[in-house]
Order: sequence, then structure tokens, then C-alpha cells
Amino acid sequence: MGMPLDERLGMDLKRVEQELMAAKHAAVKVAGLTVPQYAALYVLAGNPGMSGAALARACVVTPQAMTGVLKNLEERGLVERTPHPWHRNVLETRLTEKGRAALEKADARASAIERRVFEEFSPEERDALRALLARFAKAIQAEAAEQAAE
Amino acid sequence: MGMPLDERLGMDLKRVEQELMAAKHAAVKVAGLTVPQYAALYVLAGNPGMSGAALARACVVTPQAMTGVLKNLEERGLVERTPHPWHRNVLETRLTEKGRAALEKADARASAIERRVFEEFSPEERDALRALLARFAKAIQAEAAEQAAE
DNA sequence: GGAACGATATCAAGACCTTGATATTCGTCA
DNA sequence: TGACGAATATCAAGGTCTTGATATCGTTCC
Repeated sequence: MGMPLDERLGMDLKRVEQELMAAKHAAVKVAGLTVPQYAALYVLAGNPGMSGAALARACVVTPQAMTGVLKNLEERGLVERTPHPWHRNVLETRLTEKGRAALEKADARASAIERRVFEEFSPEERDALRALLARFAKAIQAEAAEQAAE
Repeated sequence: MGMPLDERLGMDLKRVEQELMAAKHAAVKVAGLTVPQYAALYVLAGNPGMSGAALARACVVTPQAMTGVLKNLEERGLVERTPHPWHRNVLETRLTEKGRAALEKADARASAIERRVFEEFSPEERDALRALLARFAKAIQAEAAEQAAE
């Protein structure tokens, strides 16, 4: 079969990403949020009135996935959605007070994780890691493009 | 609020991991498999008769998640599960011919992605990337442990 | 022998992501 | 004006992952 498992750099990547998600999950759980919900609220806090589609792009998920997340947030009163005055087709989404409170509670712990990671590395190491990851992504895209062309 | 988004190394990590998953998803799709299904079949090919729980540990998911994956694979005739002669509680799982064919078809493309990534880096760079990722994980765990203790 | 523990397997509920398909609205261009 | 394309929002189906709760079987210890 293909490559041995322990040579697959994707395994290392996946494992760290899973650790990160698990830690963040536990962190935002105390505020009653999931990681995608936290991400949506975070972006929303900096961009009040954003459309669901724009939010989906910012969070790197599909609009359908964001619809589900927003549905849950709205049902629980953490965001409110009102029709846009001009574009009758878009719903402007904003944090409620309750939503802001949940975000702040979750962010205290969630951003502590990112800060801890940030401080683990020197500026040079951060640049090196980012550069390596960028090449990682470039290699994936190159192969994906070739396979798509077949 | 917490840290600015573009300082969060977790964002870089997540993005690359998403690219990898998307590419693998497209790669194994031609064989009618999903990524978790491919992973399960791959491990199974090297360990015939493995139990579902052991398979779950190897794939780094919960036993419940693996139950769902195996259920789908069994319904489509890609694996077969037979009771263990002694331990009546475990189900030995094996690839069928159909399962092996699907795995080989999927692996041709999926391992090409890993190979492309592998070849993108020199041995020194691979070591450097692995070391940085290991420290990344260590920092996450350290912070998670502190938060759990609160 | 019998109780306790550990491992296995699975059901159920809740949340998320994906693709595919649909309805509505806005803007543009002929 | 009318058609067409782009963007928005959502429903539906299929698959996965999580936690929580159960039931069964094996082994171990008293």
C-alpha cells in the first residue's frame, strides 16, 4: 500500500489540530458554546451586521454550515437577525448582550490557549513554522490540482 | 477581546489541515469512500481481525465514532465482522475483496498527496516541522492542564 | 463461588460539515 | 422592459464526532 503511516506528515498535522480543537472545545464549553459558535461570535463582534454568507467566508465554512450555527445561536438568544433595509434578501446579524457575555467568557480561556502557543515560540520560530505550513499547503494544492485535471 | 486573528497560529494550522482534508476527501471520493472510512480500511488492511475498539484507538477517534464508520462499511459490503471465538464480546473485522479493491483505488490518490507533501521538504525541514509541531502540542496540553485544574 | 473491574459494542441525542437543489432578490445588460 | 447571472438564505440527505448511558463478556481478586 501507499506510504507508511509514520512518514505521513499529515498525521502529525492532524494530531496537533485535534489537540487544539479538543482544548478549545473544553475551554469554550464553560460558556455553553461550541468552537464554531465561538468563532462566529468572535467575527461578529468585530463586524456587526455582517451577512451569514460573509460570516461563512470569514470562518472558512460553507454558507449551509453557517446557517446551522446561526440557527442554534439565534434560538438561544445569543444573536439576533434582522432583514437588511435595502437588500431584502440578506439578514443582518448582531450579537445580543447575552451573546457578548458568552463570547467574553469563552474568549478568556480560548485566547489563553492561543497566547500560550504564541509564547512558546520565538518570533523567528513563528515565522519558520508559518513558512513551513505555507509550503505544506502549497504542496497539497499542487497535487489536488493535478488530480482534479485527470 | 483576546488575540488578533492573524497572530493566532492555530488559524494557520487549521487552514492547512482543512486543505489536507478537502484534498483527501476529493481523492478518496472516486473510490466511494470518505476519509474516515479510508483510514479505517487502511489500518484494517495491515491488521486483519482487529477489534473495533482497537481500530478506534489507531484512528484516534472514539469507539462510538468507529461504530458508525464500521456500520456504513459493513452495510456496503466492504468489511465483514464475525464474532471472536473466545471473546464472545468482540467482533473481528476484516476487509472483503470489495473493500480491498476500494482501498487500493483510494490509496493510489490519497498517498500521492502525502508523498507530494513529503517530497516538498528536505529531511532537515521535515525534522524541523515535526519538532515545531510537537512543541505546539506541548503548549496546548500545558494550557489545557492548567485550565482543567481551575 | 461471587463481586468488582476493565474492555467491548452499541443506542441515543446534539452539533457540525458536505454536496445538491431550490427560492428569492439585486444588478446588469441587451 | 425583460432576461440572465451573482449573491443570499435555506431545506434535505448522508456522514462524522462528541458525550452520556447501557448491556455483555472476561479476568481478577477476595
